[in-house]
Amino acid sequence: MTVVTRFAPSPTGFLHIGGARTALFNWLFARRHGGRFLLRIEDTDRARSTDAARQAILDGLDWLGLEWDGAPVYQSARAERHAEVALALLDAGNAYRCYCSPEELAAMREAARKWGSGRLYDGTWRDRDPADAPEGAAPVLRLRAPLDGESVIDDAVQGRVTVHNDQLDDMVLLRADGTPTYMLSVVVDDHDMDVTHIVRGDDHLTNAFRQSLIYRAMGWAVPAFAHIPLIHGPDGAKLSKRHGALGVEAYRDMGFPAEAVCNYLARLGWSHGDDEIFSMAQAAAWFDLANIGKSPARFDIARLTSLSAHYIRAMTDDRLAGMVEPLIAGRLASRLTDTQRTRLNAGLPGLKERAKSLVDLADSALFYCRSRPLEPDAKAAKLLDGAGKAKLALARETLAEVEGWTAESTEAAIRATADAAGEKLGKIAQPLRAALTGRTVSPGIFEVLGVLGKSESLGRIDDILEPTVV
RNA sequence: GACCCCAUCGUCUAGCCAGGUCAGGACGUCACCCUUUCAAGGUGAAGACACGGGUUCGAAUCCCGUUGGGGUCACCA
Repeated sequence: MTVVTRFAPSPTGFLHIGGARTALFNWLFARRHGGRFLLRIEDTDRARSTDAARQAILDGLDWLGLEWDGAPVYQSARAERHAEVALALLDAGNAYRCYCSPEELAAMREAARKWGSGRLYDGTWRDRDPADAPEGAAPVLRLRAPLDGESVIDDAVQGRVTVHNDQLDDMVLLRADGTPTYMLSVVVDDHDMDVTHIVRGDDHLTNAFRQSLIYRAMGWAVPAFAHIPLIHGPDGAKLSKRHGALGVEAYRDMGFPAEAVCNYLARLGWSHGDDEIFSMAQAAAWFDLANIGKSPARFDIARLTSLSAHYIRAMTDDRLAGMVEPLIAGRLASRLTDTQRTRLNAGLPGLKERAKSLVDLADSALFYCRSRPLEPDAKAAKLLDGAGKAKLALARETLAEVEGWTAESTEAAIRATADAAGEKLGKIAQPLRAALTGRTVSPGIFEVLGVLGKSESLGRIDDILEPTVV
């Protein structure tokens, strides 16, 4: 049997982080078993579905690298098939028409709550003669659910969960206007798409019981369920769209590499022993439903950040350059010149060691691309007081003499000068850093010297020593 | 309210199913080392089995209860 999983978002908003993890788990499970991972857009709620949201979801999956197999299935296009199944259920006596008005239904719910009953619909029309139907009332179609006994689901994550059938009422299959309800659509689509494993948030756990009733009424094989715990916010409350959950694109915009987000998400609720950092290819080789935890996890941005820093450090300079260049161009409000690009590429090794995110990296790389004269920030300016300038002048004298300008040669020269002057290296290095970068924090100063080159370096120093009044 | 689920360091978790570990790791925090700044790296520290009963020679592991948290209760998905 080929494993088939699916991710079935409704396009009513961006792909939020919880949905992304659900998609990831489905993807991982399918890959692990050499199966298929399908995408179904549940757009039957025409009023709330938007094309922008649909696109955001596709883009989000794409960014994360979660490729789905085949074309996405649009649930709205399958309404006829859903109705066909509902009618088959009716013919077989497993469904019936219900003519209750919304008012009657509301009254039933109120009564059920009052009595603490789980059965919200009392079955008024279950065995009533349709001839009794009120004039002109359009009926809904309801499933004839079992009255007693219990339903059991052997969930791959939650274990065996049992619910008494008296908790499950006769759910609506077809609305009065003939359109299918979600409960029916999901079952029909999952069946028709040959889905073997349904991996989704555990907010669907109770739905699974209702859905299993439909499968059984149709005589279809019930797929395996795996209801994964939801992700909570840092405060322990449910992380939802209205509760501070962000779309994956928000994390992309914060400068987190996709592989960091995937790694983080994979590790949230799932584990493979003590392994913390691994590629999705590795995860796909390891992935197992049994190792998904049953308790909800909190979203921890510090941990994501740490993974982000790791992946940025590990990235090749070429790839990294391609990712930060647009960010730097945005800050400069212009495309990079060849010189700027050359400096950026040469400076990347030292830069990426220190960056927490791509945004961070772009900010810290900016000084390589700025044109003279630089404007030192407040802390840097402080280092460039009278004493600082004296040290800077000393450094300039030394550097002007350096032949064969490299990080190594400039370091040797400055160290020798510092020794000769009886100064600690830091006393000279900090003003130098302030002059060359406009900051107090940067990659190693000799590396900066090497990347900038002799004339740019001396020029930046001169800008401080002999400011030209414009 | 009814039904269902969950419970190990601040956070993510290993260990639980097949009782015996100084309850392990990672992130974060703190200290020290390295050091031209900041990171990275290295070393070390603090830090948890929610509570109460059982069962057992022995319980984080099995059972019951309590408390706490979460989810679901539509002609939404």
